[in-house]
Amino acid sequence: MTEKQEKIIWSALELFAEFGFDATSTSKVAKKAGVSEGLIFRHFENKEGLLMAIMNQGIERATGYFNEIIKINDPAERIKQALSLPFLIDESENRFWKLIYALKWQRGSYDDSMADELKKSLAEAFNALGYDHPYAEAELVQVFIDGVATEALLKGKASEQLLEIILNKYRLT
Amino acid sequence: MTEKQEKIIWSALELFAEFGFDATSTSKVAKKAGVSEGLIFRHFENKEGLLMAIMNQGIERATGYFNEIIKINDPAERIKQALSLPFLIDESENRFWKLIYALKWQRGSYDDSMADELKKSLAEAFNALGYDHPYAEAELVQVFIDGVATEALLKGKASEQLLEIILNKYRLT
DNA sequence: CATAAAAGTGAGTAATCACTTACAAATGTA
DNA sequence: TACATTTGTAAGTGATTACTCACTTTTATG
Repeated sequence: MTEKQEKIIWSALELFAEFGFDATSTSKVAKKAGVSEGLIFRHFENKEGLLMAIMNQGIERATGYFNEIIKINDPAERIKQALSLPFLIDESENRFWKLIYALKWQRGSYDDSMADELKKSLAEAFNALGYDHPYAEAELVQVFIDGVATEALLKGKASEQLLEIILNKYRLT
Repeated sequence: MTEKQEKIIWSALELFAEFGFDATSTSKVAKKAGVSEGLIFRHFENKEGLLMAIMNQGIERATGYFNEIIKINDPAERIKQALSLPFLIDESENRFWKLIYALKWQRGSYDDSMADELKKSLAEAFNALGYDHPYAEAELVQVFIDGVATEALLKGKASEQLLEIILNKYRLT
């Protein structure tokens, strides 16, 4: 990975996250990266390839977080850590998540597989705790995570009180 | 509102919701509406104006739903109906909500005011029920609504089990 | 009917789009 | 050193973009 290649990816992520993929031209990416426009196509073939390169990089780090939660053996603690996820997002990764959430709504590119393993392991945890509908419970946790992450990414803050309240409802405090 | 004007709005909503605002050209809207491209600009001034016309129409109907919930006097019933909202969305309004949720992630266009009154009335309901943190509880309901609506809009349908479970957590079943 | 306003068209516009190409500079390897 | 490969650039390409304009058709009103 060349220095300029990294610069292109970083600039593209910035712009895609702020203005959207379709509203960001390759010429703007090149300008921001301080690079000729042609270089983008040399390294990434086309605009879509540039997006894929960004996504692959981000997904790698994200699955890292997910796997650490899946690894937790105590079911209650696993659920608690999953619910805490949106509060633990590093600020440096905000741009990536903003892009992920924005892309969900476009181009039929909706792909949930990244969080599937986590959901499965949450269902197992709820099952171990004797819940009646472990899979639906896992889905609810995911809904909460997505909802809080959305609020945090859009409004800049996520109130810790929300986490407290939801943990209370699961009696995990 | 002319017949062709309505046709333009309907076609634009279809395309904006499916492909995104930025990825949809005015020429495609005109073609889908069976209308000359110039007519779009005659009626709506520019592409942004077309979007605003769509939004105003949708927001009007949405606030109608919200106000019916706000009207409910019994606090428990009000909360229950609010939580049920994403399951009551008429299929004909899917496109509008898809557009709303997609636009949230576009720069500058994020506007939460539409649901603000509902949130306030939910906080009052939680307060009447003696909850410790009524405003945060209302926020959690909103997170749930947004999360379930997102799932329903993207994956097709939201499982009724989710509603059951969450109602159970509030002891509203 | 007369005539003005509104609705609608089709052929433009300059700017920008994603992408290509021909070629130069830097780098790796012998 | 020699030379092939990779990295990089500048100036293009045709297609498409949002939008305009000169014009015709339809509708409303006295």
